[in-house]
Amino acid sequence: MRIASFNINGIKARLPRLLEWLEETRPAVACLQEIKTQDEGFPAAEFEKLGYHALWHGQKSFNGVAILADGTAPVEVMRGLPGDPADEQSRYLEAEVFGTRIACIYLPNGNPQPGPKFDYKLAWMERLRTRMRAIAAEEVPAVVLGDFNVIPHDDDIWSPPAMADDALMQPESRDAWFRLLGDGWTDALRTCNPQGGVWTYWDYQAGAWQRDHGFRIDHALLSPEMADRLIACGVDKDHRGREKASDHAPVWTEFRPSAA
DNA sequence: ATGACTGCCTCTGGCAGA
Repeated sequence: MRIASFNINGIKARLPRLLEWLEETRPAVACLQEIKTQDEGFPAAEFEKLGYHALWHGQKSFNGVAILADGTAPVEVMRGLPGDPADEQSRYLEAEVFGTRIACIYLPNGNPQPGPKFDYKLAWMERLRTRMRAIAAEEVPAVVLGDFNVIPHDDDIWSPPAMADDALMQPESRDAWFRLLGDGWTDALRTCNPQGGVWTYWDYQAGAWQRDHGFRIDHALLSPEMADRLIACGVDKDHRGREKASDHAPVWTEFRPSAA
């Protein structure tokens, strides 16, 4: 069973590329971030044509997340991250799919730092930790995946000094990330590539793609049972090099069936 | 180097992204 994540940077602009990716890689579950559309504009019919059923949590212009499932309807568990009633940004969607709890997240960028956007990021990460601890307490097989906007290690970026002052790799951002791991979640891509050097994002600017100036910010965190069932994972890097590509590449994880 | 590119909604320029 393949579970994938793709920050598509605008579902309207990216639809042909997105449909192409689904057809080529056919994930059982696909989590999307930055759909950048209101709920009414979500092209559900296009996914139905390919056999995918969807849940989505949109917002005008910015943010927005969705969960697609191959041949079955994801059952909604939660829409929006708890812990701040004033937070109206669409960054969290949780569902039950194929006997697995799936949380699709678009974690705040946090730039510039320091400042209110960075404070929002750190507060969001603590709220996420609270929610993930609740999921863990349910002891269900679970995958929390999406754009975390955190570069966890120095070998997760082509040049640490290039982004030293960026919110994505501040000690506070990394500390919050490692607190999640400390609660028993496994960084799937790190497990598959412990040596680092794997990127999921390349900026549109300054020839970053051509120079391979990338970094890793799209992640999949696995509950203990899902970590045991992990077979392989990777990045669909070639999709970043296509016409009208997103600035992120899709990431994917592959699991053996449950023993139960 | 106050840069670079892209998407969105549109006060077609300003904001956001990372």
